[in-house]
Amino acid sequence: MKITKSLSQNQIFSHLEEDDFHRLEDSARIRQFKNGEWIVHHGDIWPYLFVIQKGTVTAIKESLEGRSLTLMTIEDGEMFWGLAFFIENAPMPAALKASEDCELLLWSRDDLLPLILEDGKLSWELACMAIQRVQFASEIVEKLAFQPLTGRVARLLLEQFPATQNVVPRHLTLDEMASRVGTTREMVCRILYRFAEAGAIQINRTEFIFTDRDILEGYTGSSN
Amino acid sequence: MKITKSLSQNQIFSHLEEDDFHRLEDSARIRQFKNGEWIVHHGDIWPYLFVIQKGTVTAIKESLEGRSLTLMTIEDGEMFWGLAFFIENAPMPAALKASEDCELLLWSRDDLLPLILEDGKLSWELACMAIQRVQFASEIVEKLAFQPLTGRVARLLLEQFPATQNVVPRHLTLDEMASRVGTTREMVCRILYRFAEAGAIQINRTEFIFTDRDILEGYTGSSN
DNA sequence: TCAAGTCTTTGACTTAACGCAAATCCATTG
DNA sequence: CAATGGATTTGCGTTAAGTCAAAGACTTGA
Repeated sequence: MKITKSLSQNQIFSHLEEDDFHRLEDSARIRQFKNGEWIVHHGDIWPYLFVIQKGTVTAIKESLEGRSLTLMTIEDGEMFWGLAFFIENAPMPAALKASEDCELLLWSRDDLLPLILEDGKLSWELACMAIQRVQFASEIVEKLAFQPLTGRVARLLLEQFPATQNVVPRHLTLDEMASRVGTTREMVCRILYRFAEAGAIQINRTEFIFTDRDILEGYTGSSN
Repeated sequence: MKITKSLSQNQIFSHLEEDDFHRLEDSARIRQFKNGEWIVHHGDIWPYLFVIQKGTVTAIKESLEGRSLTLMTIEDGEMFWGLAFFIENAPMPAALKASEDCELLLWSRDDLLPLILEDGKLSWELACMAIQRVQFASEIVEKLAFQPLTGRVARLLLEQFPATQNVVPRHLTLDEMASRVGTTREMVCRILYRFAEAGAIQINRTEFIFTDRDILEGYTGSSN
């Protein structure tokens, strides 16, 4: 059975007895989303927990003026949830959007809660999972509060384009990059050309050529 | 017994049987901290969970250059923890500091984990608690990313100085206010005087006089 | 009461970030 | 092959934010 596989990989469920495992499978629903489709909107009350079977989901915050900030991307096999899964009537603090064609395996709070309450280990694992998100959120705060924009862009480049490859296609548009560092496309463009002047990268319309990653690391503020 | 009281108030423990409750009490340690004393530093590995018996604790992030950002204040009766309580070897993403003379009731991971694992309800409550912090972190991100400084200061004023009282002593220094909104004391000072010019408040060295809260709310960006 | 230290306030100046508009480039479609 | 539309690039002006330095105001302890 397909489901079983991706579930048992997930560390949260790994200790379940065969019995509970079947309960889990039975209460799951499968939903498909097309690339670019919204899964939930900011502010919705959405009491679900899900595992991504296929595809990628991004969590996005949007301001009233239309600027957006991409908080995280959730990949194949990973788990995520709506706040309302844990806290009744808590609205989504960010929207979720399919950034590839996706297949999600999801459970409602009502379906899963009984299973969780009777299994201390399971809810403990859940708590740990949740805490990891706190850690993650904390990093975002740190970057926004302390790292100047230039540093955030430098870091983005280093993270997005693996060190194994010096000539890489630009798989993110300026808008996408801007959204990840919380600014505008023009700013990103300028900063990229500043990096180019500094000799860190070469730019053309479709590729980046990394010539000196150390310079980029210099801009990130050296802490990691 | 003093401990019992503040524990049973805490919603997490409220459902415990008398038995487990005693186990809880027995494994608790009490520690005192003086005003201004550090409880843990950023980066420490600190596998504890605590409830504040008395006093106030603030969670603070600091940048390498010495700027600081006050994330939250934890009050009398509230609960908090080090990341390492949940995730082995996870370092503190922020430092904790006593901002009054404090008395903490704390448990180590090792002491508490058995109790948690065998009680699904308890660990579920923990997970919910943790999730609330996510929600909180998310708000901070939103403010930092989207709200201009002026809005953050306006919001701080509204939150810190209750609407019941129009003449209030300035119980936060400029540095403290600056730390809460992620900027410098000079900036806060200027923004305050801008509010004064706009007719929202009157300022003197020791007090604020709120003359028009609506103006402040205007700066806030209206979402709440 | 003087001195030291801590806060607050202000001025002058610098830099970072943003917004708008126009130019340019490229891929795709009709 | 022209036309259209999305994406990138650039110039230019403006505002927000921050730094440095210095002057007051108040507090406290010796």
